Amino acid sequence: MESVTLSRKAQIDQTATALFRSRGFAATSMRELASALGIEAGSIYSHIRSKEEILHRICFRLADAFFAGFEASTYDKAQTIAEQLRRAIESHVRVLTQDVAASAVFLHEWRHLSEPARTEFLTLRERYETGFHELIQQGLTTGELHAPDAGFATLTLLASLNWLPTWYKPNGKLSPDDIAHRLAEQLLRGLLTI
Amino acid sequence: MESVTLSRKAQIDQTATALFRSRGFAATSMRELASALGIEAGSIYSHIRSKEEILHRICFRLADAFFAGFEASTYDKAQTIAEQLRRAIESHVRVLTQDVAASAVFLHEWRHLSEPARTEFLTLRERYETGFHELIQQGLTTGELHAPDAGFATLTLLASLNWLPTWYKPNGKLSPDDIAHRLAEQLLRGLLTI
DNA sequence: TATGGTTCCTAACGTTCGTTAGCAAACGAT
DNA sequence: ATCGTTTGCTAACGAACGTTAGGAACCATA
Repeated sequence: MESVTLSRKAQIDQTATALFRSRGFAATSMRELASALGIEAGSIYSHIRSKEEILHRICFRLADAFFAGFEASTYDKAQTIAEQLRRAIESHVRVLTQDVAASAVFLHEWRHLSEPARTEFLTLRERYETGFHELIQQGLTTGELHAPDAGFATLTLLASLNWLPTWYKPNGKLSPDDIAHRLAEQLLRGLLTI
Repeated sequence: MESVTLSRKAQIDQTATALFRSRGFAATSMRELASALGIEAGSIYSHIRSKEEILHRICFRLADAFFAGFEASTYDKAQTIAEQLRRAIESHVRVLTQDVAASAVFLHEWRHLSEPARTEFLTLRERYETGFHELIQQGLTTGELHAPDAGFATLTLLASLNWLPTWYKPNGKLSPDDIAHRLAEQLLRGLLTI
């Protein structure tokens, strides 16, 4: 049971993340959040500017993490496409499992961002998915991978990954790395040319 | 452009489904819903008892549809496990694509149900997933299918299917049956013993 | 012509919402 | 000892929320 002293702002983000995940952004009131922190609602505004600012930070922090992981996984172009893809999958899973609550918010609550943040977010998200799409497309071209349709394969791949926060429990019998490895194995096997 | 005359109640359900999907249940107000229908907020209550009643109808209607489809798909036990699984997958996709908006609500907004409806819903959902799990488990036993872990395979299978409402667009180039068939093909290929 | 169901309105209810203003205690650094 | 930062409080703001009451058209059927 280790614990680091977080700044109040970080505590707010963390508690809000858990609430946004289980109740949803719109259904979580500032008074609930305050109560979970043991303070009054008005007090929160000594640390943040608005409720949406919290959501914004959660969503874009994770977007950054996903991007950084993908870049690192595919940096070495000397690797085979399959190996780059495996690393990207494992990185994706690692980001997801590192903070499941934040991941769930990232995946489902972003639509409560108001413009222009919402559009910015969707642009980032699309860019990220394009990264996977291009990787798979290259694999099909070189013959390393096989699938009837690259776009289709990309969607089902990311679907399997992004469903993880709905069932993953930290402290389960499988470690994040176990899961990452096993998922990569299972998803790649369907794509690899025999 | 065909259109059938719906009862006002059915129109309310339909419009609410679209709004719940795009804005979320909690963030959709009765005044928004009324405005989308071209009437005043109070008028809605001539047709329904509460906002949650609408959500309840949407969620349980789809639960019934999923169950009925699964039962029909696996009714003939003379079929191979693989064939039963293929039919169940195609049925699942057919229900999803038949009303994407309602499916999205079913998948994401059920947590705004209050007790005891929420627990009832989760019980149904778990029973449905157990159906797939047992089918896959049987396939592993008979040797028809192969996978390192039946539970894991079930989760990734349903994940791929349930992600569909986030990207599926009716009037796309693929018909619902095309998609059903293609998804079943791709997902089964990873499971079938070679 | 009367009746009952469907449909919609206006006006308002009590509650909760996100947020702000103004003030105060505690704190580490200078 | 002083000062700025961090942290928190109470009280209240206007707005929006889900919902209700009571009344009034409309329309098919009897």
